[in-house]
Amino acid sequence: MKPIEWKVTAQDGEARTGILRTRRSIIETPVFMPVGTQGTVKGVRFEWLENELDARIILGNTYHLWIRPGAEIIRELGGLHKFSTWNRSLLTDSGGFQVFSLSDLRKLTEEGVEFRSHVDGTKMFLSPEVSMEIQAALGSEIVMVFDECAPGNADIEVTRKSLEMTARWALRSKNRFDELQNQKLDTGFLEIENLSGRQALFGILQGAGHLELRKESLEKTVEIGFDGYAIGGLSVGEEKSVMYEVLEFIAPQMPKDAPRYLMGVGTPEDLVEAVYRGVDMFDCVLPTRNGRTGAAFTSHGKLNIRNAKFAKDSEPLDFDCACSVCLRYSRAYLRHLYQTGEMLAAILISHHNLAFFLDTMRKVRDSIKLGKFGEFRRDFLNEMSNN
RNA sequence: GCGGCUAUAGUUCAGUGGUUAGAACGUCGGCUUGUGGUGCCGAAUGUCGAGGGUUCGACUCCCUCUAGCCGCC
Repeated sequence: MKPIEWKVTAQDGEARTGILRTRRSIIETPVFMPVGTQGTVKGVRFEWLENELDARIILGNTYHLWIRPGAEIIRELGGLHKFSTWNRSLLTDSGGFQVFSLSDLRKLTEEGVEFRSHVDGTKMFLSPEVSMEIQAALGSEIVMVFDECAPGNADIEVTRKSLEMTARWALRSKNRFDELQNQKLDTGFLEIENLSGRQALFGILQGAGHLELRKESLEKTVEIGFDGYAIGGLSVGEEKSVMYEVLEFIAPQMPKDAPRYLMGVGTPEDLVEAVYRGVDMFDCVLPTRNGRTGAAFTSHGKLNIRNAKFAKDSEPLDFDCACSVCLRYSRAYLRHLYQTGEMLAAILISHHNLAFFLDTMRKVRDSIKLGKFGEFRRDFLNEMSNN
């Protein structure tokens, strides 16, 4: 039996909608997964994620949770679900991206990465094996292989080396992952009908903007065999057109019977454009990070609540949004909260942004089911660029 | 009433007899894509309290006035 079940229910061009079943929740795709790096989606209570927002899966991060509170503490407390009380699905990032984003604090070798903790400077070592062990302790539904993410503008030789190491690390990840599953060290194991109850493991494609390397990375990754396939190394400094070009080239060649996950992307426009090219899963910090700094995503484009023009504006953030923030609070009030440094500003704007992202994905799915995704995409992009 | 101190950006304050007077905070605007964002980048704003004098040149030195603060009768 498999750890996850994935069924496409409708297709429109390359865009697909489907049902992903994990041991903990049923997820309709295309799906946006809110990011909960430290075991919390910043500023958003689980009650809201479960009820109003109805998020079926969120992210957790190996690197950050390993540093604090530590994998052993979480294992002792029964895993990340039990520790945090989030009972729906979790996808955990492997720490590979932190190798890239914290690169001034690292030393990279074939064996793995030596870091200094950004919290207290302690020397730490992360490798495919260690990452799998931590993710088993966290007990997430979807585990990511430990990869290396090259800069978006890396030249072909650097990218090739990075991709080859990622492929070797992918195999090591899979081997250690299988051992851990067999040793029953996954804290999230669940007896469930028609599924193995185990964790799923996703491979990651690299290759930056080089199409031939993307193809090579795909072949190497599929050869190992995973439950799902992610596209990594995009939106990391390259031109936006490069991202679309890579997606258009690689997504349709990826296995059709497994979910395709575009890591770390993106803006609402990016999500729609990636679905159009065949992507099923997304995660991004934008709704919560931007929410914390006063930037709201709306169906009529982006809006910065700090702007003086909102000081007397009694309209909601987005008058076409039915979220609980838009039903109740005005731009003027939200601006006041932001300007006075009240934490509620970040909470409310993050909430709205997540509502907007999740609602957009709902509309994307509906339009694919109706065979009207092309129309939706045109109208959506047009409306977003109005402002 | 007498003596002293102070007066410079919205605020708190630096500053020098010599090009376009600075900082911090605030204000205004931008950035943020597998979360080091309580961050990062940029911009605007001054009759240097008022009036007079000395000087080639005064925000700076001198005089008068005004306002505030402190002390003494």
